[in-house]
Amino acid sequence: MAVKEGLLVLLAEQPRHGYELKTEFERRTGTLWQLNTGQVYTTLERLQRDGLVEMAPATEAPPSTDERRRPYRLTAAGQEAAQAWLDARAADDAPPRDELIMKILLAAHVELDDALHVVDAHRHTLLARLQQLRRRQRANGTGTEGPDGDSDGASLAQHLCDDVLVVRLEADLRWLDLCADRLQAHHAPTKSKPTKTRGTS
Amino acid sequence: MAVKEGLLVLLAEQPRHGYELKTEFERRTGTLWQLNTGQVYTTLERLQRDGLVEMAPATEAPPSTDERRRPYRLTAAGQEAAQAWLDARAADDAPPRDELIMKILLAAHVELDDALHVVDAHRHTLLARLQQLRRRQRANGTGTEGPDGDSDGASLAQHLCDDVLVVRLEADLRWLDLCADRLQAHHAPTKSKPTKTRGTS
DNA sequence: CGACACATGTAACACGTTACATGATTTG
DNA sequence: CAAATCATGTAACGTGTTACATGTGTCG
Repeated sequence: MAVKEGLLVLLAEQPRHGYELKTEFERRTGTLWQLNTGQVYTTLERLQRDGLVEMAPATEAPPSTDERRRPYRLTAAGQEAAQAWLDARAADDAPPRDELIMKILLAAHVELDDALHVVDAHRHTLLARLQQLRRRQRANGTGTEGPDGDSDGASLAQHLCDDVLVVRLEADLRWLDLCADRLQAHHAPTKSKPTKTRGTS
Repeated sequence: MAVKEGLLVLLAEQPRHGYELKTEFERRTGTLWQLNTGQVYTTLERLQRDGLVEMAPATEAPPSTDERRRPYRLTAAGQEAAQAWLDARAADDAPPRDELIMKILLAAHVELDDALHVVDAHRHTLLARLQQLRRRQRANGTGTEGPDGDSDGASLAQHLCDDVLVVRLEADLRWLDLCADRLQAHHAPTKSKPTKTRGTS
């Protein structure tokens, strides 16, 4: 649901052809979104159908333009749409529907012990993933680039991606703890203090 | 991508008919996922096609069964699938592709000031949403249920949903701060001190 | 009776995924 | 030359969204 908008934003910077859009898209999203080549072109077709992009006229591409490269560019409507999307932080409503959330919410109503087990299993998995991520982060280095010239934007993107993965993982771990608490409180509403994981039901 | 699995889990607890599945699904996901009625039936058809669910024979529904209610139940394969999904925390790989993440990542490569502006705008929006959520949370009360008998499971689900929204929002806010730091560091790699908001990295 | 909740569907669409087909250009 | 990369597409599929059609039971 963001490929369309992503292409718009990339085209807002400069005209690009399909393949270039794909590589640039992936460069910016780190390893977050492996884009299938075909989808780029189908999406471009839809955008063209909707009047948001158009093919740049051949006259504007002066030297050594490969026949096969077909650069697209935004129309006026497309520029508006791209900017509007970036600015539309207000209506950013789409609630999160990750697998993790769904699993926990659905499992929350079975037997207490089973529910706690699911929660705990996920906690372990997330913890492992977090540690692995942190290792990779340290390995890649947080500082401003090595001698590698190409890393200009790519590693910035990679850093940002790693960052968001880490903070999200930490948040999910905190949530799982909250879940365990709520589940126990819910199954022992009047009781005083269970010494440990009480099987109250 | 989780409706299918959700229905499986609900049916694993007991046979249910379509409408009941919808209401129960929504009850458990708080207000997170407003399920369209039609989708329940189309999804059930697909599950039936794949041999995961079947219609419970009329013989098993003894008293006062409405003609119009058609209860579904899991097949053996369905039970396996439901359990497998709950247990499959390991392969839970799907990387997050929220609008927020995509916007920031794509905007990170434009002019520094523009990028920082996008980040900051989102921070304000998220902050407002967080405060609003916290207010609602306090209004609803964190304790174990009022005298309302029905709130048994519904409010547990609501609490869990609110929790996840809060921790996610907090995480995203932290990420936005990190983004601002990284952007400034990236645009002033060798410079000493840009007067404000130092990225400690 | 009229409104509303209950209950089951159909049709059309948008989007993302996967797999496949096809060529040109570059490079070892 | 052979292989890899660059570049553009088509076809089929799964899934989620929206809107609409249809009918029954219940309750004021």
